[in-house]
Amino acid sequence: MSSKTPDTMRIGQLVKASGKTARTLHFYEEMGLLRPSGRTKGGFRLYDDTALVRVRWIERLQELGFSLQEVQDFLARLSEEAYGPDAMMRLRSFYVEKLEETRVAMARMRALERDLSNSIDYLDGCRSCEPLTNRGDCSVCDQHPGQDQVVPDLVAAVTQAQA
Amino acid sequence: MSSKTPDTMRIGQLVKASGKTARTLHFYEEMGLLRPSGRTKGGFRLYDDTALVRVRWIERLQELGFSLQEVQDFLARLSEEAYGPDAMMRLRSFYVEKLEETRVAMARMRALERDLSNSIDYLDGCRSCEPLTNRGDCSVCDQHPGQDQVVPDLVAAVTQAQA
DNA sequence: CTCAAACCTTACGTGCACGTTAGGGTTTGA
DNA sequence: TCAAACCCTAACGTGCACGTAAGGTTTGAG
Repeated sequence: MSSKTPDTMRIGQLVKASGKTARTLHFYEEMGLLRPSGRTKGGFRLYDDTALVRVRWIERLQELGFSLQEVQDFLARLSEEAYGPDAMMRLRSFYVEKLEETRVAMARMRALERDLSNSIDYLDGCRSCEPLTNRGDCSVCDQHPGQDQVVPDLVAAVTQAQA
Repeated sequence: MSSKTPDTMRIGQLVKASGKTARTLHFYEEMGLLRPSGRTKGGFRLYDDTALVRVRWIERLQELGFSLQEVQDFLARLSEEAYGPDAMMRLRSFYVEKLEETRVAMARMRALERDLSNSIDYLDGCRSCEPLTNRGDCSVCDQHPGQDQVVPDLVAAVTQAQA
């Protein structure tokens, strides 16, 4: 009563709409992640617009760090649930778990961002180094003029033991 | 004048210190990303403590989304630079670029976080669904009691066309 | 000196997420 | 009606980042 399903989209249309290749959509189907709503009598796959929603969902989950295997496992377990609310609660805990992971990942990214900023700031000090300084002299750039900065790890790691 | 290099760490120690496997360290060496500071007369690899810094740097870059190939390319180009300051500026622009990408990635993660939170909130409404409701009735959970919430995409995609 | 643990090189294997032919059949619109 | 565009299945190939196994050598504690 909510979904108007045109049901007359062949794979080429879904390719354009989703940005995935036909091979990828076939692959999702092989894994049980996506099912055409029908076939033409000649055997061409037919999709309705919920297929696009599903493909985008898969895309999101991949961005969240899921493997396709995990998505498959989740769908399999989900379809074992007899009752709607149970299934919804399973989905909920699935997402709660991923929310945690997402927050951890974001904290790590923030740390990386900070390290990058620090390293960039530090390297700005290298502008004032004498252009004639050779690699050996400036190898760690460790006497920045009048600065008592510590060499950031992201800088220190590069300035040693070149081939 | 800055580095005190014990130089007497064999690969097993580095394995423990870095959390990488010996195969991984060998692999990094094959790719030109890591070089032992020496060998025993018998052929065992010897590392100093800068090796650990290097390995951790590689780890960070991987977290930033680099492939090892990219790291290799960067190190190769870096070692072509004749003068220290040039090399440092190259490193700087390398990091500036990655900082941009990191910020984009974080924005995407924030969006994902929001979507997850929304979906979890929405699914909380399913708690109040009648336990007797079967999947068909509650399939999209689309008549939440008295709520005019839109079904989040992350929820909508799951509630259709199960096997 | 002995001997187990640690390490060496070489080389083939793995999991993931598709890509890429190959050799056809189907649809559609001019 | 017929060709261009579209689609099918089946199966082998790819890039990345290592894993794993084989068969031998080195090290260092007892």
